Amino acid sequence: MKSHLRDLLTQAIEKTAKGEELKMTDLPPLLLEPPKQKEFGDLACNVALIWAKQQRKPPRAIAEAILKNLEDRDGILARAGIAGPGFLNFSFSPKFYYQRLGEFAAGKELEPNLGRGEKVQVEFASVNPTGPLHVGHGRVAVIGDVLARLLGAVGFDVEREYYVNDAGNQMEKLGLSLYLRYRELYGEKIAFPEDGYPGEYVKKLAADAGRQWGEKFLSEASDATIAFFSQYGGENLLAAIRSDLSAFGITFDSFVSEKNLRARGEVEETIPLLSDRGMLYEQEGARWFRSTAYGDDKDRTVIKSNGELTYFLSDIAYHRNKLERGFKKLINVWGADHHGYVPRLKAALSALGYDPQLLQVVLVQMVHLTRGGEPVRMGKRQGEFVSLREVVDEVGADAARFFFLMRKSDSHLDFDLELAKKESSENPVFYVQYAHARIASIFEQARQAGLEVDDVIMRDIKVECLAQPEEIELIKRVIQFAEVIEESVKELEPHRLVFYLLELAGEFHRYYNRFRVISDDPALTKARLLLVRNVQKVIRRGLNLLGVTAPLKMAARSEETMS
RNA sequence: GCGCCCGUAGCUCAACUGGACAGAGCAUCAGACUUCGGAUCUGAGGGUUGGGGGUUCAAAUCCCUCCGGGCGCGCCA
Repeated sequence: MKSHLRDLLTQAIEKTAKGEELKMTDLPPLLLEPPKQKEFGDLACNVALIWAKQQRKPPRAIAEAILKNLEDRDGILARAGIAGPGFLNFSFSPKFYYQRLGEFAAGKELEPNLGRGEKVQVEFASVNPTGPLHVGHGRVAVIGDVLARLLGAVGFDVEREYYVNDAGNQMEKLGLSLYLRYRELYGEKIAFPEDGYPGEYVKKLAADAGRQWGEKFLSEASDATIAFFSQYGGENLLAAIRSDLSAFGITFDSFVSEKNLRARGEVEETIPLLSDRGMLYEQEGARWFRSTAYGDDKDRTVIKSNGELTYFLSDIAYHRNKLERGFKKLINVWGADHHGYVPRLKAALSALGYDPQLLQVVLVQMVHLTRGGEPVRMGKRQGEFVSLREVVDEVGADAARFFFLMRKSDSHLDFDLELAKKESSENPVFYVQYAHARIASIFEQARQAGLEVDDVIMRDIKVECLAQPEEIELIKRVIQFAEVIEESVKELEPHRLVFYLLELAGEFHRYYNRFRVISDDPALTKARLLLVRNVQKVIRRGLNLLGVTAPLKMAARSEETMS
């Protein structure tokens, strides 16, 4: 939509520049956007206002000159005018919309090709395998998942990766916690450490270990035993995490283990790389990375005075490893509580000679669970968060995903469990799914009336029959899909797609209530079937990109879907 | 104390990154099918965009300041 007008306008501006001897070089990129008020048309452009300042001419005069030079040979515009301080306002002709709808119906790609096969990586979830996923992790995971889906849809070669922190102190603490619970099984009174993992799942795992190995480890309280329990716990918990995610529709292309990274020596390799560039120094027996040289608040330790490597060093090595694999873009999806971590990692990339812009970090704020408006208490002290699994079991994967995506990621999310379960118009996910199912139902009706609905997409459709303003609006909304996807990807903001789908569904429901698709007029019926078929197509595609099912029937959580 | 994020209708949030009279949903009130699914639709009320200053043709958006909320600031992970 924008691109068609942009071409016309660019030509007009070039011509104007020649005629008026204005300097093209000062011209900012053309901004076209739908005005808030409908009276101003479909798209507005502020170029005259911006240009005016640099050229020291009145904006309206410039706007007039541009308009005079506008040649709409194909008649795509119905109206072009000047308003207010010098905005150029444009409305497309119905003919233009009919053509776009025709392209759509003929199977034109729904998404623009922005990626052109470029390799990008999305790393997300990456939760330490020291416990089950909670709701906050679920939001991070879904946002990462949908970003990956969106990037793939616009032609990037996407890899989805999970980084497993399976080395270091936390794993040791897990191992120790498990081992202590294990000894407890056999009647021993233990003093559970303050910084251990207190969750019930630890006891459960310990009990499993007891069943499997009996008293074997009771007499062997060695480091090797702790290490064994660490590994045992880590593997089991990672498996549980993967199974929770998979029940939530989320899978990965690769898992990168920190332990392996260390074993391969990649972590230590980064030390000379940094020190050769003068980015490391010694202080009080430890080695520090000069991250302040690249804007971080303070320098960061990479090797502790006891010789242990920090997680930060592993992370540097890991991100170097990513870039060496040839990704042109790295996207990390993190909980917002890690935001302080971004500058040091970018600093490290800079220090290694990479462009820090290659890395984009999407921060995801936390989730407040409520039930009918009342907050759901989470006893953080007992280490008992509400798990992702519980939420998905209660409200279903579709609703949970949709709700997690309904807000901009850097704002807090209120998630009401009661609302998510409701099967009514209050529940946004049902509202959108219902629009899809309703269209399916129209086609079922048409089929029963003996109409050849399978051919409706291609043959002998008089789109000009769609003369109602509501129909033009609906076409407009449908073809806007590509732009919404583009914005969602560019800004890495999947919530834009969610809002779009809600609007499209709303527009369809209103249309449905006002007009009958199937009528006595065969030509009109066909044209309207074509229109709603394409509404349905876009809704289905949009829901799929969100990982939400598009049901053909809404009856009692139907499993029936179109893929 | 320092840094980052947030503050928009009673509630939950949008606003295409500086554009024209700030928009939705929920809630409230009043309405709509003997025909395609009422899980829907129509209408009404509701705002000094936390306060104050500034930048400019134009500010919810950018800058300063204050208020309020969240998070982060370790040789933790």
